[in-house]
Amino acid sequence: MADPMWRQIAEDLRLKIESGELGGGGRPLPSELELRDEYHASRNTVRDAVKWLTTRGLVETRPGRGTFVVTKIDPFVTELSTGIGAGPGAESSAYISEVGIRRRTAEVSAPRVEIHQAKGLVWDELQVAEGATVVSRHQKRYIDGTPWSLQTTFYPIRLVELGATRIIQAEDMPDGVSAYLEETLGIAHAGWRDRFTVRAPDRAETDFFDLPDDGRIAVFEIIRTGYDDSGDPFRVTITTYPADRNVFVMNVGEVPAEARVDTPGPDG
Amino acid sequence: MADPMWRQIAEDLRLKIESGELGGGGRPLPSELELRDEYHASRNTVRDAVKWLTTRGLVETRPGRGTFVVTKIDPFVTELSTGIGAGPGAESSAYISEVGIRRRTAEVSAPRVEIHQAKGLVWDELQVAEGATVVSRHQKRYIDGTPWSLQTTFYPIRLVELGATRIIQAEDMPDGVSAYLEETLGIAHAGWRDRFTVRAPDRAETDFFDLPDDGRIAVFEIIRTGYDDSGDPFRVTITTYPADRNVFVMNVGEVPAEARVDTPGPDG
DNA sequence: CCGTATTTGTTCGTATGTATT
DNA sequence: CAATACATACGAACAAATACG
Repeated sequence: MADPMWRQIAEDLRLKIESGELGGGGRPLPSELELRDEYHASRNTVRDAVKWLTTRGLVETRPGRGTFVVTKIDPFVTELSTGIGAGPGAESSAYISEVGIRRRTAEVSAPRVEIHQAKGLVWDELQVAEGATVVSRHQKRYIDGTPWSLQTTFYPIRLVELGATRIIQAEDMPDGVSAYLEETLGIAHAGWRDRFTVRAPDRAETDFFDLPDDGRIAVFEIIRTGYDDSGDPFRVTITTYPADRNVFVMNVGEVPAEARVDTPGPDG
Repeated sequence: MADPMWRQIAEDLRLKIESGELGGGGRPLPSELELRDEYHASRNTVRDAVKWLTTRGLVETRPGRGTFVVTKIDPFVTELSTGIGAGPGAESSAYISEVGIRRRTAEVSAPRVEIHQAKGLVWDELQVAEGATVVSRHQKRYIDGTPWSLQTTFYPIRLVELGATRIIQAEDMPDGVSAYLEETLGIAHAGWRDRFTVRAPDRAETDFFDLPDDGRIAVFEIIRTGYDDSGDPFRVTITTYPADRNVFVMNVGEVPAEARVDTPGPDG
């Protein structure tokens, strides 16, 4: 059986968009009423077609304005370290070096510090008793003023009891909490495990990153568990990035310097 | 202003689904006509609500059957190596060890070998002349019989001319092409760069992974560029995985063995 | 195998609200 | 304020897929 009419219209629009026949130069697509006449369909049918293009991320509609082709933005390139030498990531100043594209300015909000009872993933990763007290430090991170990532780190309260009292203060620690823990308690950050997933954004992420309500743009989630030299976990960091504007780069072994954080060209 | 009615219905359904009140035990949600009566709305409005849940991946609808809650499948866990010692990944036999969850069987299709003219990304990465000849080896990879990933590797034709003639044969190379290149031409795989992105699936991926047509499930794309000990690139591998059923793990430094490829518990 | 009831999919028409120009 | 464009909501009819007796 042939595709439904809305699908055929969507396909036709897609081709005309990709060829530049429609929507070029920031001009809107024809209005729904114009498309209705052009395709001899009802307005609801052309709306179904446009809706499909919207879900695919090709266009976006604005009330009172029209339907516009989405121009893909230049992605943020983040380099993931693959060795202890590079450091597991400081809280603010050092993470800037993770951002590959220079000429961009990174900012970090003051941390929001909270006390929780460990459960679920955090409990599982930190290997504390269920319901044990943990400290979380939550930060919003920006590049060039646009929301870039949300980050929350969980520490067992034990670290505070042992004397690392600054982690329950709502002040940014530019050199990183890990460096502070090593200075104060002698905890060496011997290794970490990163876990990468992609999932639909929750409400907080949708709001912060200004993602569409329909959840079509996923978030990239990196869960980093840090271990000391006894093999015991002492922190869990969960960082989320909008998947539509982030690229991650990992270099292993000898990689020529000039290629390390290059931006990809068009697909081939 | 209050949320539109379809949004409120969707939210109510979401809560009832997550509490288990609806859709438990493989039972379908109430039919559209039942929901229409329950919420005193039109059928189209409840369809809008269900459509939103569908886009969020919470439910799926089947013609003639009903609307069913989507049960999230156990993800495939792939460990990414962070050192040359672990090896950059062989073509078939060795990659099985990448898959963290044991008791799963991995299969690989015979490679489809093609000759192309380099352009776009491949040209950019391999640093050959534009339009230069490259060889591609494309494989479909399965775990437990379900489609797991699509992989294409590009090599400059120069390698074949130098004597590595087996890479243009459509036979699987269980020990990996890299090992073969080292044996045959003495090319040492000194390092590589991985680039991670998330994007909407193309038609081939939608078909192979059996993803929904609306593009709501993204694919995870890893572009690996391999360099020899002179710092020259000699291969580009593009691997895509469906984002809804894959997790990637990277261990850096000293990480306790028992935690290396663990599956995450429920979120907290 | 056939026919019927059920359920979702498609398409149309219409009216009204809201945002922008 | 008026015109334009998209958003929401309702009602209706038929098609297609599925389940069941």
